Amino acid sequence: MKPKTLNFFDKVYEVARLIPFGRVTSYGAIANYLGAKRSARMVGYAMNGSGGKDVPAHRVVNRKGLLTGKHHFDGTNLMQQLLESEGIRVVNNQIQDLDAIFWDPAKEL
DNA sequence: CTCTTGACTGAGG
DNA sequence: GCCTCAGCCAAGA
Repeated sequence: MKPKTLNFFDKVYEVARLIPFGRVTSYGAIANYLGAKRSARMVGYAMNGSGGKDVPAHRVVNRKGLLTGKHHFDGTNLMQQLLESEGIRVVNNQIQDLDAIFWDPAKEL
């Protein structure tokens, strides 16, 4: 085997699947866990390939808790619906009580 | 190899 | 608190 290109992406998918139910994390947190704190954008970029996978991308938001990636979902409010379905309160595309439900892989793991 | 794009983040005004 | 600018890194053309 020679995994070369999917190294970074694969790790992102892995960590994303580890996000507990009812919790959320930020791109930077995942990037930091991967050892590339400055590659937060790559995490989001990797999420483009999350379509069709078991990756709960809706649990991944930016550090402000804003649903920046909602436009990448099928519907306009699909991402919010999924989050609310897990007991997460979302108002104006922004997660409420972010500090309470924030999940940091670098700390939790 | 060079240039562009991007689901980000932090610093400054 | 809000807006703008710059930095960072990887993948695709």
